Amino acid sequence: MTSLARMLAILDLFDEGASVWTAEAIAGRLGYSLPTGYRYVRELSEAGLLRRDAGGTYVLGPRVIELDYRIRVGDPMIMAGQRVMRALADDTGCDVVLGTIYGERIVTIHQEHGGEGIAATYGRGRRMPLFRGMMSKVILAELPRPRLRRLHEHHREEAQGGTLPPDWEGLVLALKAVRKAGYSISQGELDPGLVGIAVPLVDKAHRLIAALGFAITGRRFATSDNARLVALLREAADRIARSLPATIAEQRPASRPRVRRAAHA
Amino acid sequence: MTSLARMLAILDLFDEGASVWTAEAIAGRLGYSLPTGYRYVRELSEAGLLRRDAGGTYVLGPRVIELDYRIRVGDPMIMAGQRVMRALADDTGCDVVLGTIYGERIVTIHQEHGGEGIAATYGRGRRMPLFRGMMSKVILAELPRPRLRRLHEHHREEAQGGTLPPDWEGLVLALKAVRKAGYSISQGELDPGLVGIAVPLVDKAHRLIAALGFAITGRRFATSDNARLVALLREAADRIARSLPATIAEQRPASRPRVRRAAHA
DNA sequence: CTGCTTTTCTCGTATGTTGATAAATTCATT
DNA sequence: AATGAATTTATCAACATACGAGAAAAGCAG
Repeated sequence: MTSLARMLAILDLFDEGASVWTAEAIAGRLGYSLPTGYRYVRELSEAGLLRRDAGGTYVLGPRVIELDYRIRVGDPMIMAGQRVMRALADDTGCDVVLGTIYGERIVTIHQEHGGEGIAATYGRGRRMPLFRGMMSKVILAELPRPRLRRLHEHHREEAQGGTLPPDWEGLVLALKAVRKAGYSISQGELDPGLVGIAVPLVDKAHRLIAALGFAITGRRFATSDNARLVALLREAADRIARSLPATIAEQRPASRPRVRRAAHA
Repeated sequence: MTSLARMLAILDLFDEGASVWTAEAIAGRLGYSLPTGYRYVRELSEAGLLRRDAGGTYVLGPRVIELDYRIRVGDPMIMAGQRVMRALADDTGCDVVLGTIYGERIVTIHQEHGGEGIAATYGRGRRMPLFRGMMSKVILAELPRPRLRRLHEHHREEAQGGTLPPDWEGLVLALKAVRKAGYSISQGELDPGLVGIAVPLVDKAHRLIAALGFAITGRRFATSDNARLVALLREAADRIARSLPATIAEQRPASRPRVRRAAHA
């Protein structure tokens, strides 16, 4: 493990539960010496990722908020998705959510409200349980086998509490079905009374990029045309995928003519 | 400069303009060797702070969105401010914003909409110009002299374009006045047609923590009772300051009895 | 499959990171 | 304001490990 990773591991501490830490507690928890703990915390604070709060405590820093803003206005995927998702929300009145997997976490990265005042528990930035909910199912279903395997091994306990079969064989079977169907409907798995419908969002090489989904009330779902909703999602997912910049050619800083390596130390 | 700081410097590249970078461009731009560039990018990607996009490009990662969520629901300052700010927005119909300074940046960290449909350019996460706008003025006015000095030196150019005197003596004088007044009103400095009113938010030791402000339309401002608005802000700022956890006693991970140093490697 | 680009590896060296201890802040309280 | 207790940084030698050059590997488009 590199010093870089050790430092970044500090951010993990803020993920669950505690949102306030002392440098001492951080060092103790992660097994770093006190000076090292302070060193890391200082570096992160200087980068704005942590903020020193009252009484020698540290909290996540304003830089995170700033970077989040940069994502909202600059991320290619969100930029491509926003318009389509907005239209979809307007047309249907449903909440539309976009989620993705990174590492071993599934997170909602964008959400457009449909105006029916759905108070979904799982809004933007919220981590989703791996084995329940429409998005997780549809994402897991598209994962390459080895990756799914690792995920399952690392999160055995969580798999127990999910709505998918907790054992490996059963899981694979269930996900195969989801993959075949091309969508997933989950009723009340995350919020009681809410129904989620999701489809995978894949690139032209059929690699999973994200999951796109509806959240609607159970009441409405009872009289809704599922096939139609799924079709709408598929269409929207397609549209988003197509409008994703294939390979951003523009980007290489215009000034620099493709240096082979750094010109200076 | 430590390797930690060098790695974190990569995040700066995403701050302005470009939101998509190749590893090669990053290495070139920051003067790192190619392997080092890739190493850093990999570490950041593994932490989720970057995400590998199509075509070997990298963008800010979903972890940022997740951390931002953690701030929204867990940051003591925002938690303390939210309720008060919401009430203030409801009572007045004005937009209410909370901003802070970190390093040499002033950023809006929370915003409550007043329902008058103000489309403020400077919402949550947006970096504000250092020398214009209500929040910047009120924040700079409370800064310790040496820190202000450094800020001014490092941002000479920006000071030119501000609405404060660009020269040091003039700046100090103007800010002294702001400090004495205890509030700042800026008309159309950020958004034409919008007026901002801000007061400093200080802790019991009178150290600056943040700035709390209103954004209202010029039309409304023309017939508004400024003294009253300022008083409302002051009261709210006080209430927020008082409800800030002085020293979070609860936090130290209950399990660990105040270790002197790490028990293991 | 075949070139191409992107990314990781290998490895010796030098640099930078580490932890114990001490010094210096900062902070709360009298 | 001053004291004492906290938090935070500095010192410094030993050691680990981050570094760069080049090569190899892995992805990727045609």
